[in-house]
Amino acid sequence: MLSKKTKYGLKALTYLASVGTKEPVQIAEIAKHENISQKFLESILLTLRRNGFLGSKKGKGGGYYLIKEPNEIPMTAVMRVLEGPIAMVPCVSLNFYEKCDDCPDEGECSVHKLMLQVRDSALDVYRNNTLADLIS
Amino acid sequence: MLSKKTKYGLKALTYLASVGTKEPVQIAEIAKHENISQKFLESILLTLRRNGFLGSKKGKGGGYYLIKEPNEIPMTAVMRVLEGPIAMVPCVSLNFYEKCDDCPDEGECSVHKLMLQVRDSALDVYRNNTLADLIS
DNA sequence: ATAATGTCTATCGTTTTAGTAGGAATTTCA
DNA sequence: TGAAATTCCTACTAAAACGATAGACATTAT
Repeated sequence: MLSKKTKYGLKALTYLASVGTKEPVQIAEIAKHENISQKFLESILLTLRRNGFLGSKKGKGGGYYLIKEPNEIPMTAVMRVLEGPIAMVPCVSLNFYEKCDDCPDEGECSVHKLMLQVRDSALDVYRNNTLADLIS
Repeated sequence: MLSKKTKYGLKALTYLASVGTKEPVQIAEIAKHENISQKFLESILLTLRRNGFLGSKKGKGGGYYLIKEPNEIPMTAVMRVLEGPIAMVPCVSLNFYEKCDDCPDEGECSVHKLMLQVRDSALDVYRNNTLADLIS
């Protein structure tokens, strides 16, 4: 399941992209427009800013804005920051690899075999979508 | 992330398929071979039996066995029973559809748009793999 | 100065996960 | 017929993750 964090983060990014301008948009406006708890959204936008997707401005007239063009923001990057690994099992993760405790040999593991295919197919989708593609 | 339940269930099914025979295999043997907590595996095999994947026999010489041929067991079915919906969001699920609380219009939702593609790509993988394909 | 904003840390209730415990029921076989 | 081996079933639990919420602080525009 996709976490609410990721879901809300994607919606917020899409909203910012659809607004189009480089003017800061306030958290409250985003939260209201997307029916999201404002406080929760706050923390999500914060991590998006810390990870280089958003810029922010404090004080009156402040808010968040996209730092790059929507078509320069691939979903792979967004998903990894918000949701974590794209792979469903650490042993097939490109960016978060970990060996399984059980499983003496990955080459013989049926789960590994299957999840490798799933990862690649998901990766394919995320690599072929930027934020720009999500705007309807 | 794939749950341990699904992971262990897949491994157990694969083991049963690789053994090949229709003779019952004991939980203890599967657990030992796959490095799985026996008690936990018990409950997993139970749900696999209740969902028509396995047969069982009690008492001495008892155990679990595959009811169908491995190439007649598609991964879609296994995943849905063990892991639940294949979709990452209920609003794009074929078998477990639910409308989102937020989100007035699915057609306009960026998350919906993206997750639909992810679901289809995953579905593609699961539909093209049966238990027989997982045996190395 | 003051009001409007984002920043940060801490906390909290609920749900899910990954088991564990213990016994009942069934079957085999000596 | 009885003992041993096995699955079946229910209930419980500890830990982690999730989805927030609260409140004080920092910065900026006017």
